Amino acid sequence: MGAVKTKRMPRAVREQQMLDAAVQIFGQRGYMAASMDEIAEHAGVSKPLVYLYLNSKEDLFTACIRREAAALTAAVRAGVRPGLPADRQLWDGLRAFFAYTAEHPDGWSVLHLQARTHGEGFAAEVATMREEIVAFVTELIVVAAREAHRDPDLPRREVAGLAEALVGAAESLATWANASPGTTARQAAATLMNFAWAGLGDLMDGRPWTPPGGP
Amino acid sequence: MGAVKTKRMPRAVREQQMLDAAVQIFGQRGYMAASMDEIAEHAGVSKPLVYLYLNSKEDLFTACIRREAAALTAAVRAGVRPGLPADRQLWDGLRAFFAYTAEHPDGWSVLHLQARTHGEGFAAEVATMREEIVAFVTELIVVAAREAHRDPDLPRREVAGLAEALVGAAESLATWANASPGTTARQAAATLMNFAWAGLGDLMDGRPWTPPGGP
Amino acid sequence: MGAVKTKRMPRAVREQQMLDAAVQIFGQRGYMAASMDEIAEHAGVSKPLVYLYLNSKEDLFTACIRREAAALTAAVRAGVRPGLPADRQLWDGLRAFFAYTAEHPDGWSVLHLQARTHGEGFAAEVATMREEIVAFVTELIVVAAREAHRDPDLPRREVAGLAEALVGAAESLATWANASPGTTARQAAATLMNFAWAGLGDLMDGRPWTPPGGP
Amino acid sequence: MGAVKTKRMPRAVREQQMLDAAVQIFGQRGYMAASMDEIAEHAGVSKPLVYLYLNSKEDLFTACIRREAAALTAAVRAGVRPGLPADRQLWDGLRAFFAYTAEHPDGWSVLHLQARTHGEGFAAEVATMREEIVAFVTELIVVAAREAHRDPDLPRREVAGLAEALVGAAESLATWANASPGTTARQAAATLMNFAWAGLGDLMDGRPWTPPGGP
DNA sequence: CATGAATGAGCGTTCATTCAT
DNA sequence: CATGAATGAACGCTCATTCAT
Repeated sequence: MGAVKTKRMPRAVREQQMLDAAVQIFGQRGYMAASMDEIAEHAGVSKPLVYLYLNSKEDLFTACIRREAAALTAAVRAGVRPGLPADRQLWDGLRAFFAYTAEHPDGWSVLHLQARTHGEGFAAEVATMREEIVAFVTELIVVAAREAHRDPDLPRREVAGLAEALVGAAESLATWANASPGTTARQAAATLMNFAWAGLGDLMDGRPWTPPGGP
Repeated sequence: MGAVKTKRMPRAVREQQMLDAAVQIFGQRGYMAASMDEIAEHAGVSKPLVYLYLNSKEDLFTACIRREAAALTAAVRAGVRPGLPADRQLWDGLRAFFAYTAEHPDGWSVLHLQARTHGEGFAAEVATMREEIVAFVTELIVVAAREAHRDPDLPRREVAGLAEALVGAAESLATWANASPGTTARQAAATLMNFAWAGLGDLMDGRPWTPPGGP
Repeated sequence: MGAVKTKRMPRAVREQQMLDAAVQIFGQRGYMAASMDEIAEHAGVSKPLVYLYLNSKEDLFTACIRREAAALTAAVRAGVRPGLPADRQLWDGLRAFFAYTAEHPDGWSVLHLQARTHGEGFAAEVATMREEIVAFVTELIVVAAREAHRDPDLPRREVAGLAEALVGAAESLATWANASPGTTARQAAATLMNFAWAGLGDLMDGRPWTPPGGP
Repeated sequence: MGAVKTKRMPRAVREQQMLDAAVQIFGQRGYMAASMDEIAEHAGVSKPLVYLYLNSKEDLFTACIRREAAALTAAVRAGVRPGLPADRQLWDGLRAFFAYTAEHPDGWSVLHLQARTHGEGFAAEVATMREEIVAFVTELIVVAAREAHRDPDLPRREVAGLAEALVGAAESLATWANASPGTTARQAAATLMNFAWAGLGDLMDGRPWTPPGGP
C-alpha cells in the first residue's frame, strides 16, 4: 500500500510523497492518533528519513497545513476572474472552494478540523490563510457596496463580521456537503449564494438570487 | 492550582467539580492531549476517584459533551419566546447562543471542536444536539415562508441547506467573536441577522435588517 | 448473591462467612486476580470489616489456606481406622481424600494450585499440612513393611520418596478426577491403589490389588 | 543486575535473552506478580523493546511456555531409545525428566505451576505437551501388558488413570527433588520406578524393581 | 541514504488500603 | 460496626525520537 517503492528520488519529490501520506493519515486518524510509523510506512520510506527531512511530528504537521492551505487558496484564486461583478466573483470563488474541498477531503480535514483542534500554534497557521480569504471576501463586499451606491456607509468592522460569517457558512457547508453524498459543488455554492446574497428575507418574498447563465 | 482542596464532599458535588475541570482541560488541550492526571489535579482530587465516578476517559469526555450540550440548548431555548415572529425568534436565539458561547469558551470548544474531531461516537453525541438546533431553524424558515406568502415553494432539501449554512455561520461567528475581544453577543447576532435575513444584496441596496427596538 | 445480609452476627460467624467467600473467589479467580471488593461483596459485608477482622489480603489468604488445610486433613483422618491393616488404612484414606476434594473444588484449588503459585510464604503454609500427610503415609509404609517381614531394610529416605510419590499421584488424580465428570472418588482410589500397591508389574501379570469387600 | 548490557544484538539473540529473563521471573514470582519492568530490567533491555519483540505480557508468557515445553519434551525424547523394553524406556525417560527439571527449576515452575494457574489459554498450552507425555506412557503400559501375556484385558480408561497417576507422581517428585538438596535425578527415577513398576506390595515382599546394570 | 535496534517519558487504568462519619 | 469517600503506588502498554551500521 502507499507509494510504490522507488529508490534514489530527489529530495523534493520524496518530501511531497511524505506530505501526501501525512495529509492522508492526519486527515483520517487525527493529529494525535496518527503515528509516525504509519506515515513513514504509507509514504514508502524509512522513519529516520522522515525525521531527516521534516524534523519532528509537529514540523511535519505544520508543513502539511502550509501546503494544503496554499493549495486551497490557489484553487480558489484560480477560479475567480478579477474583472467581473462582485456576485459573479463570489459565485466563482465558492464553486472553486466547494469543488476543491470535495476533491481533497483529507486536506480539508487537516485544515478545518485537525489544525484547529490541536494547539494554538497549528490554529495560528491556518488562521493566516483564513484571514487572507476573509480579506478577499471583505474587499469583494466593500467594492460591491461602493458600486451599488456612492456612499459606502457599512463600517469596516461590520463588513469584517459579514465576511467572517460568509466564510464560516462556506466552511460548514463544505463539511456538510462532504458528508452528504450526491451533493455537488454547484449545489452547495447555489445554496450559499441564495443565503448570503439574497438573504432569507428576499427568498421568502420569492426573489432568490439567480446564478449567471440562468437558474 | 485548581479547586481548593476540600475533603469529603458528596459524590454529586465532586462529579460536577470533575466535569468542570475536564471541560476546561479538554477544551484547551484537546481530547487526546488532555491527561487524566492533569484533569484530576485540576479538579483537586486523586485520579482513582475520577475513575471511580466516571469510569474512563471516554466516559468522562462523553459526560462533558452531554452536560455542555444540554446547557447550551437550555440557554438558547430559554432565550426564545415561541409566540413571536420568526425573525424575532431567530434574533433572540442568536443573542442567547452568542452570549452563552462567550461565557463558556471551553465548553464551546469541547462541543464545536473536540467532540467532532475524535471519533464517530463523540461526534454523534453532539450531532444529536446540533440536529435539534438545525431542526428548530428549519422550522423557523418554513413558518416564516408560509407567513410571507401562501404558497411555500421552497423545497425541503433547499431549506435544510439554508439552515445548515445559518447554523454553520453562527458557529463560526461564535468562535470569531471569542477570539475578537470587545465583540459583544449583540453585535455578533446583529451581524448574522443582517447577513442571513437581509442578505448582502439588500445590504448593498441600503436595506439592512433592523433589530427590534430600533438600530 | 452470596450470604444473606443478616446484621449483628458474632465475630466468629462473620469471619467464617468471609472465609467462605474468600475461598470461593480465590479458588476460582486465583489469588492475584481476586479483588477484595469482590470478596467483601460476596461475603455480604463491607470492605473495612474484612480488613478489621483479617488485616490484609495476605492474611486473609493465609487464613483460607489454614482453614482448608485443617478441614482436608480432618476429613482424611476421620476416614481412617487406626487398627486396620496398612492397605485398608490407605484405601480408606484415599477414598476420604478424593471424596473431600471432589466436594470442595475451590478449597482444593486454593491448597493445591493457588497457595503453591504465589510466593514462598503461602507455599510453606500448605507444605506444613502436606508434610503431615506424607508423614502419615510414610508411617503406614514402614509399619506395613515391618509386619510383612521382620527386617525393615527400606531406608528412611527411600520410604519418604515413596510416600511423596504416592501423595503426589493422589493430588494429581484428584485434579484429574475433578476435571473428568463421572469419575467417582471410589474409582480414583481404586486406580491409585492398583498403581501404588500392586504396581504396574503385578498388574501386567494379572495380579491387581483387590479392594476390601471384593472387586 | 541481570545480563551484561551489550548493545545492538541481533533480534533472535535478544529474544532469547528476554525469554530467559521472563522464564526466571515468571517462574519465581508467578505470572501476575511478575512485572514487565522487572523482566525487561533483568534481560538488560528497555521495556518497549520487549513489547516490540513479544507484543504483550500474554504473548511473552505463551512464548515462555512453548519454549520450555518444547525443551522439556525434547530432553525426555532424547533420553529414550524406542527399541528397548518398556521398563527400560520408562526408566530412561524418567531420568531424563528429573535431570531436566532439576537443571531448569524456573522453567519447570512455569510449566507445572504458573501455566496451569492463570487462565485456560495457558493451561491448554501445557496440556498439549502433557497429553503427549501421558500418551507416551499409556502406550508404554499397553505394550508392556501385551508383551507380558497375550490377552491385554486392561481397559483403556483404567490405563489412562494409571498413566495420569504415574505422570502426576513424577511431576510431584520433580518438585520435591528440587526442594530436597542432594537428591539426584537417578535417585528420584529409582524411587518412582520402584513405586510404579514394582508397587508397594512387591517392595514389602522384598521384590523391588532393579535398575538395569544392577542396583 | 536506508535500516534495524533501541529507549525516555508518559498515559490510562486498577487495586489494596485507610479514614471520617 | 457499617458506609461512602478517598488515595499511593504501581502496572501494562505506546510513541516520538535517536543512533550505529
